[in-house]
Amino acid sequence: MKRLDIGEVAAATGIRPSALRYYEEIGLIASVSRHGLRRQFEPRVLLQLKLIALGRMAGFSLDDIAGMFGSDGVPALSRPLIRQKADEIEQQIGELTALRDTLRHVADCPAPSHLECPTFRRLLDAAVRRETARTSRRVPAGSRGQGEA
Amino acid sequence: MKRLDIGEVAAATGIRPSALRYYEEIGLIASVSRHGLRRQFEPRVLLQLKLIALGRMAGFSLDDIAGMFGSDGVPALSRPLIRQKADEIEQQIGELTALRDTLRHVADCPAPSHLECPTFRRLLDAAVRRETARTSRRVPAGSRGQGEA
DNA sequence: GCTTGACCTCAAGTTGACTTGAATTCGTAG
DNA sequence: CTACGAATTCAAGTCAACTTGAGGTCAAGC
Repeated sequence: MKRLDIGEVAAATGIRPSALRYYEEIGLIASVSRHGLRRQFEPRVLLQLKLIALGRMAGFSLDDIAGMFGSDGVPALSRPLIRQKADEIEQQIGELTALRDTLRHVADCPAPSHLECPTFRRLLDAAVRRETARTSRRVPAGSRGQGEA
Repeated sequence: MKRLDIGEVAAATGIRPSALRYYEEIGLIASVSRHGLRRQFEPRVLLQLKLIALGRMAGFSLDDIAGMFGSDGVPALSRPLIRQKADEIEQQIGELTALRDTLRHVADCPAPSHLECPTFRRLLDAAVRRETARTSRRVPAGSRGQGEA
């Protein structure tokens, strides 16, 4: 099974080498050996990284994600817990759907000030009720701009 | 029309006074006057803050949000642009849906290692294809724990 | 008229997720 | 065998979005 060095992993995933080193540092991924100085990764790391990207997208912190997978990258969560995560995401989907509808309404509504429009306020209230129903959500820090240099 | 001071706004929205001051500092909301030292807010700020919360939830930065509303809080975006934002959110919904399905599958799949399961990989690939289709998304920084200690 | 508590300002600190830079080390192609 | 480029380490820097702390100011109630 061919080993990859960090540049290849970076190229394949769009994640910068510096980020990959950081991920390794915090134990999110692991390199299997060294070729000289160079880290060698097994191809399965690509899959793990997909999973990580997905988790980040869903608003989980790297810490959360590290908690979801064992250090080997195999999901190490009990099934009920996974279902719970899925439910949380479904919640989030509901909120975003409300937001999308609100925006679509704003785009179509002829009222001059949306803050006055009853439909708008209804949508807004619905969205916020969803939100406050779950007390607190963490969203991870910004990452912009792929492509090193 | 009754004015609110910062503590009342905080109580009504769950946003800490310090955050509200920060929002005012960056021009996201505005207080209308002072009572002694104390900022006085108009009730409409509550609605604006709902909007802001919603935008944050959807993954927009405060900067993005500030760009979406005029300093008075009235949405100041062209309709096509609003539609575009709505479409972006729809994208995000799709991604989250894929993630949710992936998790649900993981919870139900009897395979010992999901990294081997073809269904899993298919879901994963689908999710990642969606993701890379839009090159780059910003997600805002973490906020946990309401309630000023 | 004085205390009290909510508010004020301003500077500095925090957290998460990386990035950047400088100085160094390899392995490979020529 | 030497130069090159890709990788290395480590410390420090960055960014967004706030929070914290110190020290100060009011207005209202007793």
